[in-house]
Amino acid sequence: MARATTNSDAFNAVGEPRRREILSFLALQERPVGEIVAGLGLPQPSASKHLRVLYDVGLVDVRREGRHMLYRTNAEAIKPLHEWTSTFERLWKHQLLRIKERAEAKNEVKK
Amino acid sequence: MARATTNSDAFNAVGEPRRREILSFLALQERPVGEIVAGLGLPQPSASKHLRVLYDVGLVDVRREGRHMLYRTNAEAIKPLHEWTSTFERLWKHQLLRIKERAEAKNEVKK
DNA sequence: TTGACATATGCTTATATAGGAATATATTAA
DNA sequence: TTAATATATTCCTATATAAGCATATGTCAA
Repeated sequence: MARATTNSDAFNAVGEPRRREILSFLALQERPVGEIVAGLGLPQPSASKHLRVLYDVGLVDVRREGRHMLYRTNAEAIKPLHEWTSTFERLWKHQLLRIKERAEAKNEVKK
Repeated sequence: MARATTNSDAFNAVGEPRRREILSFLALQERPVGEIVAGLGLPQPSASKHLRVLYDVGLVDVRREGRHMLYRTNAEAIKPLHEWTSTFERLWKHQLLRIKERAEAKNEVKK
């Protein structure tokens, strides 16, 4: 079988590169589908489908304005992903530190 | 077609819940496959396959010790995901701030 | 070498997708 | 109401997977 469906798991939804682009594109401003299509250069049906997935997992909000649907990234929904990756932050800092220390140790020898 | 393959895109690889569990499990210590199997309660072949995907994208390192393969999370490979989510951090803080402000405004009225 | 233990791979199956093309739905303007 | 614009949905297809089971590979001990 497969993993949790894209429209039930934010991690999975974000696994699609196009959707990450959309989220970045909609981060600062709400925008109608047409602008997303033009801005990211993807077919309109494709945009609508990705937006649907993002909406289902709560990664974007929508409101209608006339015949336009204005989408916008819901940053709060990204927070859990950020928190999960943060649990590893201490570790990569340690790793980088050790690499740096080794590099400096080498320099000492050279001197 | 489908998105970028799981063993070429860390975002996609992490879209699988079991793999996230494995990464957390291997964050602090390297461990042999057997412990992962026992610790997370998944079939051995399944563990090996997930580890393979994680290894392909660089999310884990391995070294052999006798007949054991010792896997360990490579935290640095998670850094890009963390950085991507960080670009939204300012936004959700603003959102939360506004929510808080509205809540406080209401309280003022009540007083 | 043989057997036991640890892990990886191969094969099959069911399912989730993503893309493409066509079409449906909704909303506004004439 | 009708035409035009904006977006969503449906149908079809190719493909990536993940799971389950069986089996291969590798390593150590006797």
